[in-house]
Amino acid sequence: METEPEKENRVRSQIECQVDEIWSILGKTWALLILKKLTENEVTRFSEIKKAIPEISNTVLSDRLHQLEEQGLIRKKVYAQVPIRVEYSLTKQAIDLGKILEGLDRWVIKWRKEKPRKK
Amino acid sequence: METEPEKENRVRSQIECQVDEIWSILGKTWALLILKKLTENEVTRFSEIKKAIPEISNTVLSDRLHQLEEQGLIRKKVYAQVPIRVEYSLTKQAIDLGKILEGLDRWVIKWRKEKPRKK
DNA sequence: CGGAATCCTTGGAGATACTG
DNA sequence: CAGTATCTCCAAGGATTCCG
Repeated sequence: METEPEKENRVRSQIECQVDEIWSILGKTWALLILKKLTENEVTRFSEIKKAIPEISNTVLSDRLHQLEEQGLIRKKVYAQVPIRVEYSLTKQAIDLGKILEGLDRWVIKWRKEKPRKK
Repeated sequence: METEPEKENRVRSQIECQVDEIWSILGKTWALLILKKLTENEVTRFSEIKKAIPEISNTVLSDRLHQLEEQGLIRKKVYAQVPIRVEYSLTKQAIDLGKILEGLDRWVIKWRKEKPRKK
C-alpha cells in the first residue's frame, strides 16, 4: 500500500504518535524519578518517595501516583491501620517499560558524548 | 560493590536519571511530532512542518527546532536565496533514537490493551 | 501517615504583527 | 520564506493547612 520509491528504504514512522500517549504521562515532572524509586524495592511507601525526592510537593506526588496507577503502571495497597500505611509497587507492565528505558539510557550516554557542543 | 541480597536479582536503576535529560527535551510539546515529520524525508523545510502540523505556532516551532539542533538531533542548512530556503534533517543520533522509540511504540500498543480500565 | 483542599505563582504555549 | 519580538493567558507546579 506504500509504493513510492523514496519511502521504500526509509523506516517510516520511526517515531510513532503512539509514543505521545505514554509521553503525556511520563513527560510530566517527577514521573520518571518516581518510577525509578519504585524499582529499587518491591514496595515503597509514600514517605519513602518523599524522602528520596525531597523537592517534590505532596500535591504533585499524590497526583502522579494517581495518574500512574490509573495507567496501570503502579499498584497501590492500603493497610487500614493507625497510622495508615500505604505501599506502592510497579506492575509487570511498568517493569517491561523499565527494560525499554534502559535502552534509552544507553542511548543518552552515547548521545551525550557525541553531542556537538557547539556553544 | 552491591552485595545486599534483596537487590541482587533486581535490575537496579532500570530507569536512570539519564533519561530525564532527553525527556526534558522530547517531553516538550510537538517535539516528537516534529522529529517524526523529519523522518519522512531526507530534508524538510520549515513550511512543510507547519503544513504537517498546522496547530503549532511558528514561535513554538522555531523554539523546538533550535532546541533540537542544539542537542544535536537535527541539522539545519540555510540557502542564501531570496526568498530564503532552510532545510532540516535528522542527525545520525536522532535516527538511532528513532529506533529505540520504535520499541517504546510496541510497548505502548501492548500496554494499551492490557490497561486495567478500572474506571 | 497519607493524603485532599485551598490558594498562589510561573513559565510555557498561543496569537499577532513585523522583518531580513 | 523563515523566522523574531511582544503580548496575553492558563494549566501545572509549589506551599501551606487541615483531616480521617
